[in-house]
Amino acid sequence: MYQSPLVQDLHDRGLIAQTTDAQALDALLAKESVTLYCGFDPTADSLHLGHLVPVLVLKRFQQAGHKPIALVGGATGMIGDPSFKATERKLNTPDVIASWVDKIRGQVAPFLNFEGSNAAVMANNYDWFGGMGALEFLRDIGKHFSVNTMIKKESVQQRLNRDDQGISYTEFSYSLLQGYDFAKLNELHGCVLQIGGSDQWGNIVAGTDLTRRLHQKQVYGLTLPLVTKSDGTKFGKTESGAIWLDPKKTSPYAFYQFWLNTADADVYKFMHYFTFLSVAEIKAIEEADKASGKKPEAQRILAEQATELVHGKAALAAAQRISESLFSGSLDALTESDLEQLAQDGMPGVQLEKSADGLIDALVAADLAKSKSEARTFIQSGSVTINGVKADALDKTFGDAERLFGRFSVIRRGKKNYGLISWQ
RNA sequence: GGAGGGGUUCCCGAGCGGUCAAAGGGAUCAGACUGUAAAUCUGACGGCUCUGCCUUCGAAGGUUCGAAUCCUUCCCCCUCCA
Repeated sequence: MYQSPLVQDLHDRGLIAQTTDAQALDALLAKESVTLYCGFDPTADSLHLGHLVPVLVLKRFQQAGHKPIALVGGATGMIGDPSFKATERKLNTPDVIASWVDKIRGQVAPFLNFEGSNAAVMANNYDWFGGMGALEFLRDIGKHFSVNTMIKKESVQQRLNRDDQGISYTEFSYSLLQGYDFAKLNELHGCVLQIGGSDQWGNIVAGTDLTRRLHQKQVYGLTLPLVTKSDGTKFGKTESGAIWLDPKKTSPYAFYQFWLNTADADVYKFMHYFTFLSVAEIKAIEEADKASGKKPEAQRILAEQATELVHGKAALAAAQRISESLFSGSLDALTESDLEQLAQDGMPGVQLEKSADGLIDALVAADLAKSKSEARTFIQSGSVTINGVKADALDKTFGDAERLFGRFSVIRRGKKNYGLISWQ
């Protein structure tokens, strides 16, 4: 039992991995509105599903009346966090990182409210590291860290122990930067809590220690569990790679489908992590599913909730429209304007010239096969259909019979990979 | 700087002059079964103008009829010593 309803809810959702001084933090959060932060390093041009849990937890804190700071790591992104990473990373150029910082700011912002008494704040640690000299860093920050302690951290152990990998001084210094971020945000904004994934524990503790040493202030850390799947495979990946939050990199349709395909063993856990449905509501859904003895409803609900959270109502509606058309098994029922709508809604597909009528090339063009060889394999294994009709001849071509309304062909590879061809 | 060890196809990891597009495992994909599940079974897993040809075993040269395998130089990583 916790004093703070927020902490209670986070606990019930399974969202708390570790905390520093749990009782004191609980009491503080119950007593007053606090300022907290979470950092996001620009390691790509978009956030992915793994980042969504902390983003949503920031939102949960804000809904509970606390003040969130989203820190984008313009400086730390230039160094590379070694925590639990098996290998040293290659450095990206400063201008690439700067452009990624902008994109990630834009992605985090919609989840937070920048108005009111607990308005969110956007920060960039390049603001304080960009102009810092090496001597200042070593004297004012480095002096507070013990290398003896740093090398004992589990997050760098595999880099220290493995006989074929090492760690550069650059990456080893990473936790000093993140530690200083916390101290700086405490100084600038009175920030007293840092949240992050459980892999961030070492960096967060570096921050609480440094803040105490520099400012004699007690601050707290809270980590969120790593999202894992029951079958042991990595969460948030599909054949085409990571699930991104950027709709240009992962369409709302693909995003919706990702959630729809969640395993039964994981779906209720994910609802706790990725939706704002209450613990009681989720429990009710789980019990109803168990009682029904039929296909569970949870996947659909999770997909709806998560897609709306990230992409909004309109994109959710589009994703559902596409999904229903494709998986209802009645392509014949689609009208010409339905098909136009699907193309507009972001159904994956390509435009092809009518003269390029070979099926093999079309599969490659529609990104349903990586190469012509792969396309042949798919066709020969009977996994390709055109408008719902199996196409198992290697020399199959598109004629007028395969063009709905003379303009569209829907090709499917495997059970659930679709492409819409618009003929020019 | 010195002495050793190592860089193999998405990952791990065998191969150490021809029978190697390269064992085995993992991941992935497809088929059957199903709920657009899970589990299981089967198959595929460098590319192409596909009974053959082309490209790949850190990079560039070389030896050889023939190299991932041998030699030279270079790049990178690890360990120990300084």
